[in-house]
Amino acid sequence: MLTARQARILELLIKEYVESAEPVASKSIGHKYTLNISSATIRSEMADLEEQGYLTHPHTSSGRVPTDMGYRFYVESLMREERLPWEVQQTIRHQFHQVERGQEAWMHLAASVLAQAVENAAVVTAPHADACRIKHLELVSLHERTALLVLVLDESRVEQQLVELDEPCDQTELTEIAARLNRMLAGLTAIELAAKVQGLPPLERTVTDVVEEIVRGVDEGGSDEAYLDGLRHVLSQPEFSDSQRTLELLELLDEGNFIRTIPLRALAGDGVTVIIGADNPRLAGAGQALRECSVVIGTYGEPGVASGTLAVLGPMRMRYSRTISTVRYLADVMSELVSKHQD
Amino acid sequence: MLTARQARILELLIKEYVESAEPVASKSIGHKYTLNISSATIRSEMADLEEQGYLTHPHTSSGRVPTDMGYRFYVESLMREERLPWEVQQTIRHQFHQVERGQEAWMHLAASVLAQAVENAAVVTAPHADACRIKHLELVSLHERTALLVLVLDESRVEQQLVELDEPCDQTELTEIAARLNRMLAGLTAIELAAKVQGLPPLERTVTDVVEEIVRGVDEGGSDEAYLDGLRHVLSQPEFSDSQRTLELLELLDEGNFIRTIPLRALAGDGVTVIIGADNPRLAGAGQALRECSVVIGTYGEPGVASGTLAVLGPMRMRYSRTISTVRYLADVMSELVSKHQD
DNA sequence: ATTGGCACTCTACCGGTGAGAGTGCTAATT
DNA sequence: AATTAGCACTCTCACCGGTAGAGTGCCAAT
Repeated sequence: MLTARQARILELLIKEYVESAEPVASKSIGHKYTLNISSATIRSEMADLEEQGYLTHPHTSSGRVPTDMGYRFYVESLMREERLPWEVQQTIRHQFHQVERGQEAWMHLAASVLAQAVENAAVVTAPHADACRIKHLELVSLHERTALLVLVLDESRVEQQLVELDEPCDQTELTEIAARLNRMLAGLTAIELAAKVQGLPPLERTVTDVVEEIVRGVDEGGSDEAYLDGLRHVLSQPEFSDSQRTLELLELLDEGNFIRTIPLRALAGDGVTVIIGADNPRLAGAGQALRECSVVIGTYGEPGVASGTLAVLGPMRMRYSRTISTVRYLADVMSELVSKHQD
Repeated sequence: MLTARQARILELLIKEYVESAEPVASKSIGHKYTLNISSATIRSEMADLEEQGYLTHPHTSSGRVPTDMGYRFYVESLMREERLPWEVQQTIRHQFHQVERGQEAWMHLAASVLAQAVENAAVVTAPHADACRIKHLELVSLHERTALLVLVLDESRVEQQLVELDEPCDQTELTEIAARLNRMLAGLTAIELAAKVQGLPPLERTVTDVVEEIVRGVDEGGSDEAYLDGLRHVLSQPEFSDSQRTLELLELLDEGNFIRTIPLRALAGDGVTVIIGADNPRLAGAGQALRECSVVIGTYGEPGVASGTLAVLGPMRMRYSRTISTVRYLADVMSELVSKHQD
């Protein structure tokens, strides 16, 4: 457990480190902020904090640096969320109300605004229904035991897949099955479907299994287009002065895999989620580069109707308070715009 | 003027340098390729080439490196364009015929294929009419001497702008003028328009001047969306081992200004254009980073109907021959696809 | 005109050294 | 028992000089 004073020291140290990007000495804390304790005392407290895992040492005779755990504790317990300054709020709103264009341009704008506001990289995904619904399905006989399933989902997405049938089946039968299933399944989501198909005959069941698989696949949403901006901010941080690091990160992003790397939708809860360093197993797997990064994620839109995701990627040494409130604010603004747009 | 032997040495030196990325010694040339002349001779020839401006020295006792001028001479006179190997052609074609999707995905694919094929960054712009045509115009009176011009162009692009009138004019008159101009201008391009409006009364002339300005503005096409891929290839080159360079380049690209930096359409002629180093004033202005880069530009589609641009960005030390033939080939493939798609 | 030989130059690398920053520990103080 | 001053210790970083190696430039010989 941390004493109040230790917590205070941890807080100040993180504030200092976030600004300076250099290991923080015991002196500089006592000096800069009036704590009325000597550097020796701070040193011993720091040693204690280190033993508990909140801080580290790059080497014996250097200042302290927060660990992942230190940051996490800071974000969860120490930091108080700041109110976004009025003029920043205005700037953001202003940029949005400037022009009214297509969705694509809109997403670009959002990413750009977010990146600029937090001075880090921003990723935005377009709003879409959380769980997509089945509109219509079609079965086409190809061979005796092979049929082509064509599945139309809402937002006029079309998916198709081959279905292996357990028993021979001609087009007439298939058409009948399709008609029955259409009556039963139209308008359902994956989850509703799973509940409703209990006790269907095997042939129908084979088809609905494939349908469910497809719908779930779409829901997982690997196909979401994501808009990225502000990489320059991240890469100009001293953490990336090594060009090797830069490359690692770029390779990840340039391939467009980034979004799949972070399971955005899975993580984002109601509010704003923060992933710090190797917190998340998928991030950690992505090489050294991302291990020193954090991600702040928020959602906008109306949950259950149409929602999108906002994310900020930056070095672990990030102004969490500011970033979180910016994401929260931008999410609000965009939610408003989405609901207006639906009218 | 260069002797045949000097040209040969320049050619070999560039080949070598493109591969090794390190200053080329006189010995290594004579050794690797059978030239039947000693390194001393090569040295004196190199000294001559340097005096003429085709080569330089990083420092007194290091090998030679080609200058911009050296590369330019190589591309224009020495290099013979290679035929793209059959299997590369197939790979490219294959990737395109895989899926048929929307234009956006298609552009992404094109950029990705090109980047992968030449192992450098690729920029692709969507095909669109070279000179857009006027569909319709509308004049709305705002104040006595101010009207709003709404201009509809083909591909349903809408532009609007205020027009200051020389004399007061009410809505009735404006409507009449608009009707007359619509009859006269519908279907015209900027150039055709300029020819046709000679001798119109001053009020009409004021409007048509603005129309022409807008249409030309659209033609210049700053608003083209561009698709970028393969940055990782460029940045992993030793030229960018300094992370400062990396940043410079990124800042350019991340802001989306890149396309405006290179006047793609202005430069691209019928065939493939190569911009080497500080060749182009706009490139040169863009800081140190781009000064060490070259750009290979090609166009696809049917000139005068609908054409887009392909560009490759890489370090000056680039496999020009391969890059040029790849751009040429890909342009052909995409032209085919565009014309097919139009049916 | 070409070439072998040699002196010269510049870089990259290595090990050593000294200043500076910051800690850890201990003994004195409150 | 907590705090503090003082001091020894450690580690980094920047600087220096010396050396090996690569490559040129030039000159004299062919």
